[in-house]
Amino acid sequence: MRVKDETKQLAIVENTLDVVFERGFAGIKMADLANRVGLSVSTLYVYYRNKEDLIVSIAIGLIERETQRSEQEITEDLPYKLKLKMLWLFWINFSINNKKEMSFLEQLKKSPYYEKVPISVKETKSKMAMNLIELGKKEGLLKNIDNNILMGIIGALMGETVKLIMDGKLELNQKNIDFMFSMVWDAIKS
Amino acid sequence: MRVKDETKQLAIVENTLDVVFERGFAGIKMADLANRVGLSVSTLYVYYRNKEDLIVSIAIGLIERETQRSEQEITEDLPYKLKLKMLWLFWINFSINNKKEMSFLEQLKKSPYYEKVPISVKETKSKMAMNLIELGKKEGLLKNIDNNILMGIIGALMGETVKLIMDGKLELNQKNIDFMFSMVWDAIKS
DNA sequence: TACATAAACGAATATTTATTCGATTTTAAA
DNA sequence: TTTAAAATCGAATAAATATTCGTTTATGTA
Repeated sequence: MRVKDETKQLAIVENTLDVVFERGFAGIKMADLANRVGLSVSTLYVYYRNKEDLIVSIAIGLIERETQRSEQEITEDLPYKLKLKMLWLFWINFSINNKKEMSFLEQLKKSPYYEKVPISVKETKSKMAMNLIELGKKEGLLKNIDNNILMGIIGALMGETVKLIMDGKLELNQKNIDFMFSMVWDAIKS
Repeated sequence: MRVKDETKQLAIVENTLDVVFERGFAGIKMADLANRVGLSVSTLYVYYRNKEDLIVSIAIGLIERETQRSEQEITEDLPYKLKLKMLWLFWINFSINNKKEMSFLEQLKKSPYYEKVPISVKETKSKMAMNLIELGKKEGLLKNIDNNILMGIIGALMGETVKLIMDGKLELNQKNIDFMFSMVWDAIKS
């Protein structure tokens, strides 16, 4: 019995991410995708039942992998500020190394396919960061304001840091990371 | 001679923005759009040569209007910090009042249509904010770092503020605006 | 090696979506 | 009114795109 080629499976995902990164969801075309991967169109349908299945499967895979990754991060015993900085740094690196995946998930939310993703999967948000924020507030280290706001500020500045780095406007080095994080810390510390 | 109905023209734009806001560019369908507006499909083609023309025309219109708006803002003689705050506030209000337009332009960049927008139009970026930043640095009020970074920080926190307000996580009032702006100011002041 | 099973393929078909066409209606102006 | 230009429409066509089908090929297992 012949077996499914794992390489091709990955290539399909990879190429879908490429397309979405470059041209958005409006750019996904089954035939084009098969071409890129070097498969005939009909073979593509061996791997995925249809276009919706393709997109939704990839989405689910990414969401699950993403949450898994962040959960296994940092439980070391460090001073609070440092712990937060490590998580922040981890996410910056993760975002840079997975920019296409991030972009896919972001655009997914604005596509007609988002509603096809099971709610149970959507809810698998990174609770970790939330827990860390909660802890910071309990210890009186963070401003006593709504978690969403704190989370938002951190996320926004993180996203911008990533963008600056990727656009070549900011070099990824210790000094700059320290600088950007100090900005975050000043903004949220009590 | 019969004259083109201005109302319908606007309705087409309005409905396109709605669709993109809800389902992204992948959701724009000529027939569906005509339905929403209450036109027959063929009439839609009287207003726009084809789908690309529709999208690109709307994009150009929005970009031009957007830059025009921000240029006519605030030239009053105020202390620097206050001037910046006014511009910041103006943009927050603008973003909230024009969320669909903003969303359209944001998604446009990731769509296959972006490359069809004339470069001359794309370049019409809000130079105003940049000028203000430049001035702040000259007067020694802002950190002496790359303009893009300063601009990025302001933009990121502004975007997040808008998001928090729109998601109902942050109320739009004097106190909160002051709070968020102080955060921005602390981050960029020298 | 032979067999069974699933991958792989090319070509055909189905479906969705964009676009055009010819006829009809509306309306501003003569 | 009359008329001419242009909006409007329904229906047809064209084009793009997704999906299926029948057959062939590859490959694990007996």
